Amino acid sequence: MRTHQLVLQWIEGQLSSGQLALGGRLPAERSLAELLQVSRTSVREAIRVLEAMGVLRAGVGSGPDAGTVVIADPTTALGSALRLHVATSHLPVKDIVETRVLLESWAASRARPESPALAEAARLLEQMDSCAEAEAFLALDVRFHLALADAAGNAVVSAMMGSLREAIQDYAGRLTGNLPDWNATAARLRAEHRGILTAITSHDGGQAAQLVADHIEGFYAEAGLGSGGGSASGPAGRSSG
Amino acid sequence: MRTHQLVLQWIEGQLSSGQLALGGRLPAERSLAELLQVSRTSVREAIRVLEAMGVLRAGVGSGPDAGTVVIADPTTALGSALRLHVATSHLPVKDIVETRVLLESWAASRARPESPALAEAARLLEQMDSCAEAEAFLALDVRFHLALADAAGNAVVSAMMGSLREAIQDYAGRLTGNLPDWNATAARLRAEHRGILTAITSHDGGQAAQLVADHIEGFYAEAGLGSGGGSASGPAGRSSG
DNA sequence: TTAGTTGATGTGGTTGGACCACAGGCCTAG
DNA sequence: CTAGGCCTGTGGTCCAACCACATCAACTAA
Repeated sequence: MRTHQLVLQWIEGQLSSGQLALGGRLPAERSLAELLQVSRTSVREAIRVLEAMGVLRAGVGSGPDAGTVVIADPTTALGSALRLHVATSHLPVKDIVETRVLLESWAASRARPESPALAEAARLLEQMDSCAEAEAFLALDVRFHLALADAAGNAVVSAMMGSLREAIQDYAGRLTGNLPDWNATAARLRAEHRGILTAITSHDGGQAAQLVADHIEGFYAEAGLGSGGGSASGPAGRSSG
Repeated sequence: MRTHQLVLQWIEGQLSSGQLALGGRLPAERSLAELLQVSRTSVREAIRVLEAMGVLRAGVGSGPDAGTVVIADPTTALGSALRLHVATSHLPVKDIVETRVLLESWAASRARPESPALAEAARLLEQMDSCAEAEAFLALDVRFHLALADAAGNAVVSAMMGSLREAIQDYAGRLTGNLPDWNATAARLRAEHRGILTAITSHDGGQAAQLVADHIEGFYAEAGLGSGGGSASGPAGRSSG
């Protein structure tokens, strides 16, 4: 057992047992090193790992913002991991997109019309109406889709959606350059977004799922990916009637 | 920009540009430190992070197995991250199970009968027939479900399935103790597994998805989780007809 | 000649100490 | 009462050294 893993186990134990909760502060690195009878280096390596996983946040200085505190940001962890494995060509972009369609269409079919996240999505939609630049539009588009995922009320799906999006963000950005007519595309995306929201508020989950699948795959098809043929939503799509 | 992040960027760049591929060896820590003009400590912190993400593997000694080499194990990264966030109570077990049902039923609906992974699943099924102990049975069960996910041919879904499984492995193991009659449960699980395989080889993806959803939710319901009401497979289940 | 031993070499693993930058709180001089 | 500087504690970085380990080459003894 390597030393830093001992520290990892200790911290995970503190989290599991509830002695260290969200927002709580870890002992100072030097204190923790002495407490666990290891070097500060090993403590720092463990903290680095947990920081990369979105469990801790280290802040210098004094005061309430300083020290190493517990946070909860599963998206960054999953996103970084996915991005790196995409870099090693172990995870094809095609599979990323396919999985995104699967998760997001499920989320759309499950989204509760009364969810605050859905209201947020509607708000974002209005902002997109008065947004001409592609870059700002796409930024709002990301937030819209994340809000849509949140509306399903499943934290794991939300986190995975966010991480998938992050993993291929650069890729999607480059694809935008392939579009022949951005204004036309933007208009179509706007209409499709409205259709999705309408289906959800009409309690037609199947229709919403189908629209989401078409929406995502249509974008990538137009921009030139070629998502691999066939609807990734699979049975979810067929159920919409 | 913190120093170890510089090292992270450099390594990620090497991966993206293909100068560092799967199985390739990173320069020695001391050499890399000198190359990037940083301390060995910072290099090590970066390596630790990538190691936790399943991108690198560090080995002491000399020879082909030694040094820091590039691997591709997205499952550990996602699994560790999910497990930790479950520990902080930020990701409910209910959502984990729900997401697993979603992914696995989709995988079942997409599994290709001629896939090698499916043959592996069938092989595991035979082994489970001659397996009395609960622990060994569950170990085979895990591998069976992972093989099922692999048969869909989506690396991202496979990785996520594995990580979800890892994140709640301890939890599921504890649940097993709640079962009133293990032998009866094992017999039922065996029958359900066979039904799933049959549906896939019969090219009835919808049926396979439905059976998988029932299989997983049935287990957790019997063991006492209470998966939160309703089929998580949502539209996927309804499509089986 | 061959088999076994032994040392050199290079790898990651770990440690202690030192110094820096930063941010808040305290104390003193005005 | 205020403004400035000092004190303290935090993480951030670096260095030098040592250890454990695994391989390989040279050497030695049969």
